[in-house]
Amino acid sequence: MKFEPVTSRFFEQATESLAYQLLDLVLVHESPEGLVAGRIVECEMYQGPDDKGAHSFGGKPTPRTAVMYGPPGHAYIYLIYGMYYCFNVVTGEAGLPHAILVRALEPLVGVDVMLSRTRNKSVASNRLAAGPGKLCQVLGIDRRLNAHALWRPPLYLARPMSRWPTYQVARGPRINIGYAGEAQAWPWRFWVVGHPAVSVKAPPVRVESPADRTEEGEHA
DNA sequence: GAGTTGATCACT
DNA sequence: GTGATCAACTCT
Repeated sequence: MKFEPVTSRFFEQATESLAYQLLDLVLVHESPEGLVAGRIVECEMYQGPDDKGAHSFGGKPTPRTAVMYGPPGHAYIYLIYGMYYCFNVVTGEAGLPHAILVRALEPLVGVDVMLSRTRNKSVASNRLAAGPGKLCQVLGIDRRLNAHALWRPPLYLARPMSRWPTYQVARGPRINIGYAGEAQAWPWRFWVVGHPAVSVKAPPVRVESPADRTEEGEHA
C-alpha cells in the first residue's frame, strides 16, 4: 500500500473543515521498528482561546502549548495521566491556538509492529488504535515528535492511493472534558459512522451525508 | 478505581 | 523556588 503525503498548503484552511478532511487521510509513521500507518476514523477539534476544553484556553502560551500558537500542520504531542501520549494536528493560522486531537485509526500497515507495542494481548487488531493513548502507543509516537511538520517523514499525513468507500460522518460532544463547562456539549467530535475502530460509542448530535460534508467544506 | 509523571499555578 | 493539584486515558 502506498501513500502520498499532503503538502503544507493542505493545513491552510479552517479547523472544522480540516477535521472533516482528516477522516479521508492516513497517518504514517516511519518508525525505527518499521513503517506503521492507519486510516484516521475519529478526531476532536479544540479551538482556543475561547474553548474551555482546550489547553490553549485563555490564550497565554506555555512551554507545553507553545506549538499550538505556531503555524498549522505541526504536531502537538503531550503526556496525559503520566502514562500516555496524545497526538494533535495544529490548525489555524499562526497566533490562533487551534488543534485537532486524533483519537482513533484503523490499522493498515505494520500491524505486527503495533501488536508488539501493545501490552493488551487480547485486543482485536482493528481496535489496536481505538483511543488517543493507544494510538500513540502502537504507532510509536512520543514527545520527541512534538512540533514535527506533518507533511514530511518520519511522521506525516497522507492520502491513500485509492479513495475509501463512501461513508457517513457523525458529530457529537467531545470525550472526557467534564471540566469544560458549556464547551463540554459543543459537537466538536467527528467520527466515521459505524467504524469498528472508533474509540467510544456515543450518540451523535447528527449524522451527515457525504454531500453535506462537501457543502460544509466549500463554505469553510 | 488505580496507576504515574510532569505541566501549571498559587503561593513563599 | 517550592509544593499541590490534576489531567483531551486505559485496563481491571
